[in-house]
Amino acid sequence: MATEIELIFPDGNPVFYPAGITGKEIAESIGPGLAKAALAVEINGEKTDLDTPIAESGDFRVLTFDDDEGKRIFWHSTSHIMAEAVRALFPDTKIAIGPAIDQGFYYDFDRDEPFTPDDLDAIEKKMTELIAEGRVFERREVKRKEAIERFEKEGEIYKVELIGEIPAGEKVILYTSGEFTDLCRGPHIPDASRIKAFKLLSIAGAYWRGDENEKMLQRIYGISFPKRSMLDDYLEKLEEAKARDHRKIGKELDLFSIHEDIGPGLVLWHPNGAIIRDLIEDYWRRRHRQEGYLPVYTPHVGRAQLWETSGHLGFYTENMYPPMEFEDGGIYYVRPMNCPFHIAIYKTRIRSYRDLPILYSEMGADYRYERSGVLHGLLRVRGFTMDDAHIFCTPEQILDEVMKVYGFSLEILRSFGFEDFGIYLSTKPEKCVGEAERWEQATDALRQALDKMGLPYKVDKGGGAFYGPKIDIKVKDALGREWQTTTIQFDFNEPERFDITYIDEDGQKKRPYMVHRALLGSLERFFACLIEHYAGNFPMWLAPTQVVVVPVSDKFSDYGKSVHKKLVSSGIRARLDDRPETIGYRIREAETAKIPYMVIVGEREANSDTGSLRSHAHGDLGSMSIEEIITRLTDEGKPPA
RNA sequence: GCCAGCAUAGCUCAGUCGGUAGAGCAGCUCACUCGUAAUGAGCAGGUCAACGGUUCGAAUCCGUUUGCUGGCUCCA
Repeated sequence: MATEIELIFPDGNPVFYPAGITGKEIAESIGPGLAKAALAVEINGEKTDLDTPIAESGDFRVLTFDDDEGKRIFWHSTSHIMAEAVRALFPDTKIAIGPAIDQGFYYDFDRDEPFTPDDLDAIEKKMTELIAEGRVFERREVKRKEAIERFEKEGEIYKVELIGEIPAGEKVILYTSGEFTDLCRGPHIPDASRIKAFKLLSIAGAYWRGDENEKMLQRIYGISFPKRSMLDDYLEKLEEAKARDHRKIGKELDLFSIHEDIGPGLVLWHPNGAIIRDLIEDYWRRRHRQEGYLPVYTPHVGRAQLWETSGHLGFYTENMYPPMEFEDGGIYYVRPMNCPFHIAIYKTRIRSYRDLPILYSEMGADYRYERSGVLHGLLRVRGFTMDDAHIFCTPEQILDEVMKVYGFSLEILRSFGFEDFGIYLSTKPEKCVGEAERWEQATDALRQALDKMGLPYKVDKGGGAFYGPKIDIKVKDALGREWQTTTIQFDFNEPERFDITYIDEDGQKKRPYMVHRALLGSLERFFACLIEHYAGNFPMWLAPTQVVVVPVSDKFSDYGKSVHKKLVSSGIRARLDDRPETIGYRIREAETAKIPYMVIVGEREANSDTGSLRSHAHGDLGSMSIEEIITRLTDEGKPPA
């Protein structure tokens, strides 16, 4: 065994250490600041505890709370402390799993009595005590049998189940902190006193193993930090996020509403929301025409037979509204998707390879019977409009078509100000239709498109639909939750079921590729994302009202009217507010309505044919001629090219 | 659908121990005619989500239903 190891630090510099040195000692050798911040180390991509002797050479780094991995270790350790506190207070509780998540941690418990908010306070208090008492995390490798016996004795049936699933070659590791021992791969922070601030945030139900046939457990969510101020900042950010919530802003800016007596998940677009929607649709239609898409319009209902053929009645009934039956026996369903109708148009004549690709697009209203617990503002509804299109093409064309549609999608999302995407490639699941060769070719096309654009993406192995692989793009809402907007999905199911074909060069009938794609996803969901993204401060090209003309008093109402008329006839979405309220009141109201501009007119302006421009973002911009204001607002109000 | 919490005026929210409903904003009326984020006064506004139960008496306690919120599962 080597007596010396060579560690390559993140800056690329190699440093030699005696073999068996611990991460803690290395951190100390670098500096007291790092030693204090160090939580764990990573050697050749393997994370270990600070006090584990290091025997091998390789890439090395110290993990602190500044690293994502460091955060996860920190939060995971906090979840152990929480579990110990829960077991101390409620000894009849069984423990399941307690991982770190993107923002904090949770632990799942099995207990007959539900946890109450008061219980959370008690648990927090207990955790504080445990941390004050001093808790270190001790790692121990044990024999599988020993671990099973231990947890069986304690009645920890979930742990026993988990151990049973650890692959034969893998070590079984237990971590003990205080009175609490848990099955855990680790690593952990050296000492719980690092946890300077934490908060338990919510209680929720969660199925064991995420399977709704399994028992529902109680999940407690929490977050923790190495500094008190970080928790305060986090909680403040949470409050700010709530202020961006599209449901709140939707009400404040009079954009939309949803009514119990109309139906859950059914959206009314008020004028302010509908103006924005119109502008989105205008832009969308223009760009789609430019990209070679052909518009179609299709009905919102269709015969049962159609849905039988498409397969929806087989695999999608749970999400469909119940059938409508006529006296003559005709049965119709409201559509959950548009595809069968687009296919029907494709099938109205024999298609040649020369006709392909064919791109049919439609803002198609769809209705899906979503389970009651999943509805969520505009983000998850029962009636929505998909910005749908179907691409029919030859095998030779798919790569090109996928590249185009992926690039198109990024362009559209970016033009609405989105830059931070979660991109996912979902590949072939176990149960699926379609030939292996087609799956391969399609997945390959998707992967090539993704690679070519160079944006990072995650592969969801086996996560594709049973009918084809797909690319999904998700954007985050105010609370950091990801919502799918763009989806680009291959379909090997419906072309088969509807037997769609084209005649190739060789005169043979062949099966075209079919791709479903929505770029915005649904207008409802996209609108929600847009509201939260801009926090209601829509850019000029989308603002329902772009400018309000505010005469200082009644005396200048006539001049205000003439300015308003000029703005409107220049195509600017202007409003006049000459109500007999104080000037301060009317300015404040326009500000809270997040209207991008005001033109304030009084004696000075009336005498010089000018207006005083005030911006929502920058305040008073001073007086300028009406022509200048029109030019300025028109330029800024142009939709994306 | 499942777990937990919540539901009072158009909005945001008070309402103690069960004793019969309250504020601010918004709305309406009047006065004020105003220079860059709230002028003042007055008026009106409620089957306390719905239904059932306990009680002399229920916004308040209990049950059911509906809706919403946070999760789970599912998904645009």
